[in-house]
Amino acid sequence: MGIKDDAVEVRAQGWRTLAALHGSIEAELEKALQSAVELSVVEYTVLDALSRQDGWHMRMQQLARATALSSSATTRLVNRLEDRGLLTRILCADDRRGIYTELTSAGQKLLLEAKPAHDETLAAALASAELVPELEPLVKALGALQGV
Amino acid sequence: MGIKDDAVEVRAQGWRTLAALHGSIEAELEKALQSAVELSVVEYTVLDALSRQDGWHMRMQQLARATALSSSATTRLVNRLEDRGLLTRILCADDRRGIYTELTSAGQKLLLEAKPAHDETLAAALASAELVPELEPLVKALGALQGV
DNA sequence: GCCAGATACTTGCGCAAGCAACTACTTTGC
DNA sequence: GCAAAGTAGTTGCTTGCGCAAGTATCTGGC
Repeated sequence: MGIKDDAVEVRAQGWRTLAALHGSIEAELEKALQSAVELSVVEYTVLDALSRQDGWHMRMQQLARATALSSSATTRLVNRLEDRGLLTRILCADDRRGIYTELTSAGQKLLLEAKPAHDETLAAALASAELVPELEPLVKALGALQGV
Repeated sequence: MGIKDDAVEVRAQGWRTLAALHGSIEAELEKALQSAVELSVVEYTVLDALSRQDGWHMRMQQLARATALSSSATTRLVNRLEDRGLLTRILCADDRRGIYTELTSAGQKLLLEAKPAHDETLAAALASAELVPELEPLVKALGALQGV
């Protein structure tokens, strides 16, 4: 095996590690958010993204990118949250194709309620991942990223 | 904000970064594998995991863990691959509840065909992620993990 | 001004996922 | 040795996803 081949193998190994860590964290968050506030991980992601947005509104496309979802999935995701009264659609005045979504006060309230559960579960998931030998270095590396 | 609160925010930011990187790599692999050999990412993961296994066989449960899938999803995933002749089910002699899955030669062949596309796409996905400011540090960190 | 092509979102459809219930087998306790 | 509890895998059902096609709106060439 030459140096080049090693690089390929290192990348593949890194990807498997990344996927494994992502999968285990997501599964734990899913369970915790579901039982605490009946939200899926992507639903939480939407509420959280909106709350961290100036003016608390985003267009569908931005939301699609933030959640790594297709635009059709985003439509239905927003439908679900709108039906529960957690956000509202607002037509763009300047570009009438566009639609802004905005958190309602119920949405803000639910997010506040969900956040502690989310953060605790995330901490616990990272801690338990750190005990798995294959995952431990990546967890350490993740913690070392400066949070902007 | 105290030190404790910062740690929470750093973890949340790290998780968002991890999820974003995972999502973008997975999407690119999905497209590439689909067009090259009509495999999804998890299907490739199964074939790859089997090929890296001594004796080339694994039990359903192991497979479920390796793919982060439920056991019912694993059943149907193995069905799909079996229907395409890429692997076979073999009853365990020692524990008759268990079922081994094993790559067929067609499965090995397809995997060999898929691997270059997979590896190139992975390299390209990492390279392009490295150009995104938020993702760049994590990509660097991933490359620095020693591959066992 | 107006038509062609691009962009933003929605809808119809098929597919793969999870949960819960089921069957089959093994292990434990007495 | 046998009943109870546990484990391995499959099946029925519901849900959410992506793709492709559809509608509405904007933009650029002439």
